[in-house]
Amino acid sequence: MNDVAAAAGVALKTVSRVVNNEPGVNAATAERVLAAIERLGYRRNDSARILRRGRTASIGLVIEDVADAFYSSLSRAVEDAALHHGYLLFTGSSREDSARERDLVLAFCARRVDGLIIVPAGTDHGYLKPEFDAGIKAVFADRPPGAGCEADTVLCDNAGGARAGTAHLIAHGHRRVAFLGDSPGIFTAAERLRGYREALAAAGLPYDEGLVVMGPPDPARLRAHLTRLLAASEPPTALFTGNGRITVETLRVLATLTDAADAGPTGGLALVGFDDFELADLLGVTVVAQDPARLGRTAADLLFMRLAGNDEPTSRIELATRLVPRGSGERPPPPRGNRTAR
Amino acid sequence: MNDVAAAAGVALKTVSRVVNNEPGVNAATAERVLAAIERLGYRRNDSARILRRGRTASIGLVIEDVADAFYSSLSRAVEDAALHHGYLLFTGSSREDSARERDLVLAFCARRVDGLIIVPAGTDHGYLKPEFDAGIKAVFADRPPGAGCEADTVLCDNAGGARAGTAHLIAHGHRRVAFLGDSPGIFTAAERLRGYREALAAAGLPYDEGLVVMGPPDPARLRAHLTRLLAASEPPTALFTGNGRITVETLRVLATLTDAADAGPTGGLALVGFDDFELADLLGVTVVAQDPARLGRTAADLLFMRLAGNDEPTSRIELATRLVPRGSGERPPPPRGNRTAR
DNA sequence: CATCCGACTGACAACGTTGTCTACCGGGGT
DNA sequence: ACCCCGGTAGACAACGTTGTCAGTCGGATG
Repeated sequence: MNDVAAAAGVALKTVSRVVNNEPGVNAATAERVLAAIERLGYRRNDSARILRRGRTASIGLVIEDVADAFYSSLSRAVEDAALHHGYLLFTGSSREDSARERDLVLAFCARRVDGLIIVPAGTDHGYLKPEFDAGIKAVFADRPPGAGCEADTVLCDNAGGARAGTAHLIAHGHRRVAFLGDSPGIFTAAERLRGYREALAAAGLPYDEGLVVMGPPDPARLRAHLTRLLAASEPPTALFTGNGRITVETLRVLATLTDAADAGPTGGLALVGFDDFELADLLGVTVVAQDPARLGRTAADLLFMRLAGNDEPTSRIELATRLVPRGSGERPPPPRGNRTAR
Repeated sequence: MNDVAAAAGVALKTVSRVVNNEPGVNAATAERVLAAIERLGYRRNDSARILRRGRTASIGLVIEDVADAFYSSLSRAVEDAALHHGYLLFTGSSREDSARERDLVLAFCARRVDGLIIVPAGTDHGYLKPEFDAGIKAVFADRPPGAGCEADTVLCDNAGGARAGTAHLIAHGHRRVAFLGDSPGIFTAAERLRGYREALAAAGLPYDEGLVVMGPPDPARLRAHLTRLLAASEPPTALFTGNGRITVETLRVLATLTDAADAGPTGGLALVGFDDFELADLLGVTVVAQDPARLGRTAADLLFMRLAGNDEPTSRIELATRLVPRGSGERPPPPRGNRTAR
């Protein structure tokens, strides 16, 4: 900027005014300055600008994994909102690691982002205290913050969705419905399990721990568990899968586990999955759909409201889910006599 | 930092030394400083640090759309590399809009990122000249930069992959293979079309413009084109689809267009798609697979080499593709007599 | 002619760091 | 007694902006 000023024969401040389109600069002078800028290939240094102004016009987004369809669609929605407000976006994946979540958040804060959208991996957010004191705004998405951390939160109705999905299977005659969920330490997984249990209870069915599998969606693990489940003396006639990854991996396992002659990709078993996924329509898989884009949009809206100065008490929004019947969830159990024939 | 210095009764510089783990600070003094930092909830301001030091330890990534599986997996690979080198990552989606690409890149540059990885939407990268002069390093991924812009580039062997995929169909007896590609202005789309033509030529088959459809993967558009193609007097017996989105949409259209009784999700037509996609295995769709993660990793490696000071002449890397047969591409054409029976 | 006004321009400090250079202090070698 | 040295600490400038305030100048006003 100094060089530009020298080249144009004006003061530093005048260049600043031109660069920022501030009024009060003679058209001819501005012209000269612009020419100098062009000639020298000058670009404003936003680091200095940020330092001086105190606002960065950027926000940070911490998710679990960009490569996952759910989060990438959430990201896209946040990015759209950021673009719309003229903000730049930092992104980072926590890999379900709370230390990494913290490191990312603190790195973003050190860059003085104005706000954060966090899909928390950990359950302790005490480390955010100094940041909040410093005026940083944060919105939690998909999962709530740890105890003692007051912040806006946007969730899906996980329990409600799982309840509806399980009830759907029960309504189609199933009495032994297995639940395949992610690690119970994950908020959404625990909530969905809760919904599943509520649906069983509401139907007067017993909760059978033998029908419940919780853990990361590792193909080998899932295969072992499914094999065991289906070989049991009283195998489940229906599956409720707790997230998109698990649903997909389950479909894969079922495809190799059951005879190709079996009808449909679920090999005769009824199945409802939490999370919609690409091509579920073609495969005829009934799902409880969340709307990740809406989740991201809502979180971003909330954040930009805060950034605009709104300081109402924090809110906790729960977005509804939607049951999408596509065939796999409407399949009745096999006739009684066949029950153990597998 | 000033406050911390005052609170600890030391000079500014001493706090700086403690914060940066510089040697030459008495353990007791450091202790006092750390206590003050803790007490005041102090966090270093990276904007100021960046301004002073000149290096930002951050890179910018411009892709086409984070929500697309191909790019989100590329993103993830870049993010991993950035993490590994201790860099932060700015991300932005260009939406296939060259103006937006430029704005994003320039915004990142204004933030003084050290390097850029760009999936270009436009074909003119003259705007990068001043940035290059200022020392910013850039690597182009998936598509090359516009003419006159010298920079490292990592591509897939688009033409080779399309040639192999088309040849595969021809080898299985098809003589009328339709090509459904993205807009011809997109480098990868054009290259794939070229590969398709080369395969036809190599097999001595004529190039029939009536069998080629180029344009954005809009469901309605695709449906119209497919309907037209299949209703022709000499309809294609096989399809080559030019990217993941198009493959998926084509499958959808075929599912509704053909009788459910028809074998397989492609309704009797043979199909090979460019790009692998989730569940292609279950659907039995033969694809020419790219490896987006490897693309991202390679681009990042190249960039970090440059950032480390390597200034060899720029390189252009082409990654091989891999044909993955899964059934849809190995289906022979219907017997001659049936040709127009559809 | 003195005065004032508005349009334009510039000088200067400040944002929060870090690099450089200098200062102090106590101990060991000459 | 002198010097030097390593270990420690601080003063100060600089990074590139922008906000504040003060200045200049030509013309309109009283």
